[in-house]
Amino acid sequence: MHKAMPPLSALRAFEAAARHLSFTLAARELHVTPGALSHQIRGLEELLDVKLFERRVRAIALTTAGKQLYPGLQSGFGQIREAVASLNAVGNSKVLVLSTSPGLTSKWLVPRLYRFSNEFPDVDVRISASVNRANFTTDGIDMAIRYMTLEPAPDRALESEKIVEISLIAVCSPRLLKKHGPVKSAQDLARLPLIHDESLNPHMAAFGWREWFEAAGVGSVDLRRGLRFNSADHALDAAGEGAGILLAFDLLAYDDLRTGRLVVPFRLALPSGRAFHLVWPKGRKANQVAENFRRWIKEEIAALDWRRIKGR
Amino acid sequence: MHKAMPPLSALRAFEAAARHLSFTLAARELHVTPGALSHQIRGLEELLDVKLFERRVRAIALTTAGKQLYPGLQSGFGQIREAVASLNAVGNSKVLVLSTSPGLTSKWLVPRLYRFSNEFPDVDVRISASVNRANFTTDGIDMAIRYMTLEPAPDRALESEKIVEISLIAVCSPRLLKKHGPVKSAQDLARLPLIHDESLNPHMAAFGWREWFEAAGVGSVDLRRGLRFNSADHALDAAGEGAGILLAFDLLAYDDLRTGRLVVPFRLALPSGRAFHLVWPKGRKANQVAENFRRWIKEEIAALDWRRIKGR
DNA sequence: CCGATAGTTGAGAAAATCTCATGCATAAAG
DNA sequence: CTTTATGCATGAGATTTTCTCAACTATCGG
Repeated sequence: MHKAMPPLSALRAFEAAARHLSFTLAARELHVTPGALSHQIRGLEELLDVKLFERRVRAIALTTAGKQLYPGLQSGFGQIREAVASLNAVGNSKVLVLSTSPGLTSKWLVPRLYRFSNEFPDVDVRISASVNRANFTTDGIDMAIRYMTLEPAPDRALESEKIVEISLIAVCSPRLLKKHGPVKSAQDLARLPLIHDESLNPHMAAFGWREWFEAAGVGSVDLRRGLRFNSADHALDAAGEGAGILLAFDLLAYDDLRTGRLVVPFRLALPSGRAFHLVWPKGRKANQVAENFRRWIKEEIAALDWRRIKGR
Repeated sequence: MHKAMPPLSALRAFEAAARHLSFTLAARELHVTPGALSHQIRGLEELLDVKLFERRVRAIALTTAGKQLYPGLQSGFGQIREAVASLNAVGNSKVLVLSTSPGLTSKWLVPRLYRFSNEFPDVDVRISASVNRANFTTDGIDMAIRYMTLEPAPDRALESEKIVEISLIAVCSPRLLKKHGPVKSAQDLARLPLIHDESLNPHMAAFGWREWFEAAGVGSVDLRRGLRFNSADHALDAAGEGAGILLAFDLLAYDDLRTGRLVVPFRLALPSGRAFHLVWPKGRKANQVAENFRRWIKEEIAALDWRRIKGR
């Protein structure tokens, strides 16, 4: 007699672990602890009487049996997820769930979404603002805006399209300049209070004030001083209150620069080598709502007038 | 935000109920009570915020949403089951699981299986003898031998092949005839003790002694008398012990007739209008073991020599 | 050498699932 | 027409499954 079907939760645990080749990442995806996932996998192996993973230190690899089991499960669970997602999509009329960073959300996207809603009043756009990278498999996300290299390596599961390259510019409140006198050189900036936005470059060899001053030809600037924030919108708000000079993403400062709440004390835009990309899953059924959003956001980016801000 | 993925067990409950269009049958397949299944479905509907079934009295029908959700789940769960089954098949080397009735098993199949094992020594044939119709989806069955009409309606999920038509014949021990004198007519039989095998025709408008006597031109036979059994092998054993004349499936009586343990007192073979069919799931990967079994059982059927038994 | 990381494991807690019993509304049988 | 049978619904409590937590092991990286 064939063995009984194993528990579906164990099969799902296996599928996620096989896809990530990591118990830790799979556990995170399934919102359980690695201990729970480890138990599930071991239980599945006992039930099927076969090893599914080779355990190395701090890594796992699929065994032959695991490689044989995985594709059918991946496809099977994928179909189940698609079935549920497409029901939800229909059930919710037109909903677009977009994942992006809090800074981009509050400083650039939200002030513009009313134009998208005016053009598409029946579409419900829902922003999932998070510092963590959204997971398309489990988080119910339709699209994401991600800050990545100019030409990111192709992802087998995702399509992406660059929408705007990012440069770093120094911005401050005009009141700060009034108080401290005009800035004639980058060296002048080095003497003013600095604001550091540490959210710009999490977990990566990062651009910051050091690189900006070097590009401006100013050496030996003491960068230990100054306010530090770990969210871009708070940093920009502090700069707008006159707390100091902030090195910011040009896109995120755009609206404040347009309104005059912020100004560019020294015109040097340092290309970050990265851009915001719109990202969505491959194979996701063609979706008019998502198409409309893509077109709309590209139009919004194209409509930005940088000349009055950066002289270009 | 999209809703969270519902519990897999609830989705499986829905898929089974949608496939059967019955909570009761789905519950039986999943080895739970109908109450459990009802709870699962209702919970799923609340979570998805959509009705999946129209409840009628003693029947259910899929709603539009249910029809939309079902195909992806059916395919998804089907792939998961296939993935597990094919892993088990590999893991178990060559195993063939066959479901059939206890009578056919003990009176005809088991006495012959040694020839199959001799020809295919590495194949492990496992008989699941049950009076209930096996379920290919959940019972781990590779093939079944079922007693069905000569030309059964096509089943969308199953392939079938008729292997032997069945006739009803009267059989008894030669010792019975020695005790009661020779039988010259069917009328003579009507006076002898009868044995009824009530397993021949469960839940169906059935052939039995009444039809047999009518075909023999004998009316008004008192059929209330005689021993009654609800399993064919027990009935055949009782006949072999001289307990009476049994109306039996010719195939099931074959071996006892060949050995002389049973004889045919009056040669009238009444076609039952039904046959044993070999049945297996559509889409199941081509399986050499199953192919071998099909060929083998057809050869065994073809090799039966009915002339010495029925004069044909 | 020390801290970080990934997987393991057992015990107990929490959550999910199930059984059971009762009820309702027909459909079928007598 | 009445009675019985059947399928689904439901709440409460029991049972099972899944999970968390804490401690452990064995590397890897700084």
